[in-house]
Amino acid sequence: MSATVNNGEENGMETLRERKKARTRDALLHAALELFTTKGYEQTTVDEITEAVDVSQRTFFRYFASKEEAAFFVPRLTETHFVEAVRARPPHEAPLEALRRAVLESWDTINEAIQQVVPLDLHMRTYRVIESTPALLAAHLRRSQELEEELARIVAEREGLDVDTDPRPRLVVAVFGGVMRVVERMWIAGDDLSIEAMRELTADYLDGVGPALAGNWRTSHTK
Amino acid sequence: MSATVNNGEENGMETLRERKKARTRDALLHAALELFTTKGYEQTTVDEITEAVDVSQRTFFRYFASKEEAAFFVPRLTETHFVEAVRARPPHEAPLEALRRAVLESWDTINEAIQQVVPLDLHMRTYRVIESTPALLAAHLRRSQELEEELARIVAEREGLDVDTDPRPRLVVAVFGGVMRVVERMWIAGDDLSIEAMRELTADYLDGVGPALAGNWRTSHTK
DNA sequence: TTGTCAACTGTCAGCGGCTGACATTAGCCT
DNA sequence: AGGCTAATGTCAGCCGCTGACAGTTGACAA
Repeated sequence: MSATVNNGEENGMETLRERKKARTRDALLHAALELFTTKGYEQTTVDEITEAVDVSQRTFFRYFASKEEAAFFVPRLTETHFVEAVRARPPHEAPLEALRRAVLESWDTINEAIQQVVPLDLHMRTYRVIESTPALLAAHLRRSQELEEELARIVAEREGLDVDTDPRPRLVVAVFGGVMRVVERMWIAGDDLSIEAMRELTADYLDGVGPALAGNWRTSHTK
Repeated sequence: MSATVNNGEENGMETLRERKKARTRDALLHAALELFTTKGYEQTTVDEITEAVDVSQRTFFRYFASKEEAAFFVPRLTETHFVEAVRARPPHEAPLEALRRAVLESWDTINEAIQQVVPLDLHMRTYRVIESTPALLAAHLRRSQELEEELARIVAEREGLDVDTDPRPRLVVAVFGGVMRVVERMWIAGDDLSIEAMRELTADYLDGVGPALAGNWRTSHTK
């Protein structure tokens, strides 16, 4: 009844225990990402991470189910934002358009959320590690597929369809996902890592799908 | 000079050593797949595989770089066939059409090739294991992406383009890959595992992409 | 304040995938 | 037959990860 309950997650300070917990988790996360980005993911042992934070190895695995999970901690945050953005789209928009607007608009919110956990710069470098480390890339792609399944269901519901009867929801989402992966790849490979660059690439490529599928490439040149 | 050289791979019998080698590799492969499909991939230890064949654990890792590689041995074979089929397409076909015809036509050859290594039934069951085992699914998706990169280069060359300047090769291939993954998923989930079912699904879905992207779903119903 | 309870952490032992180094066996070739 | 080399076995060890148990420390009530 009194105001001392507070076992939720709203207040910024909470109890000492929870603050401590958050601090070790942050320390572990930072140490992990820093090591991943400097000496490489595979080359970094969990022991090294825990030594840097001065906790036991066992503690690491109580905060992160695996070494992998540490690498994907931030990306996990962004997913939620994107999915929410899709859900928030007005129902009258066509599926592909809803997806398109959702990505384009959600990035600002996402970056904001990221910075509250990890310096943006560190996150970018981590992303590069993910794309260049086979094991992490694989995990990333699998997660993408899970996300696509979720999106397909959302789209199906928007249109009042059954995902398992009508293939169209899964198809749009698959195409969308495919394009976004190309965007990611090119964006990471390029040198302009700004949001604007990303946004431009996204718009360009999504617009480019139609023409690219048409096949009369010899007659129309995109750029 | 004499006819006894034969250190290549043409003749069916070759030397005793090589026959033995092939036999152990086959034995390991079969034992592995059989165990994967019966008790699950994660639940199968490499020791169990080697015990079934009565070789040392070390020997397994000399034939397969990892437990994973054993699971993907057959799929690797099929990839080559598909890529070759794409390469063999006449240059006048539009990219997407070339890809489409390549898949549709290559399956027969592929299945033939598979049966020379593993009973087709075992392969099918293995495929189900791959799709339902997170670690394997992840690896499968990563390999798919690598394949897409290769295909993009082939397409680019066909059209006389530079992959890193013009995004269209990567885009078509990404879309194609996305659709094929949906096909795989639905095919495996269904109960008709025949080639014909697969072929029909592929044709249907590839045709469905255009309409699905359009977005006026309420007015046109596919099935 | 103090004592009790629960949460957090450390320690230890062990499994499974995987590797390098070295010894042993067995097919090949003269 | 005997030397050479490829194939295999053996052994020790790293690393990711887990269960079990014990110790410590914050939370909360009496």
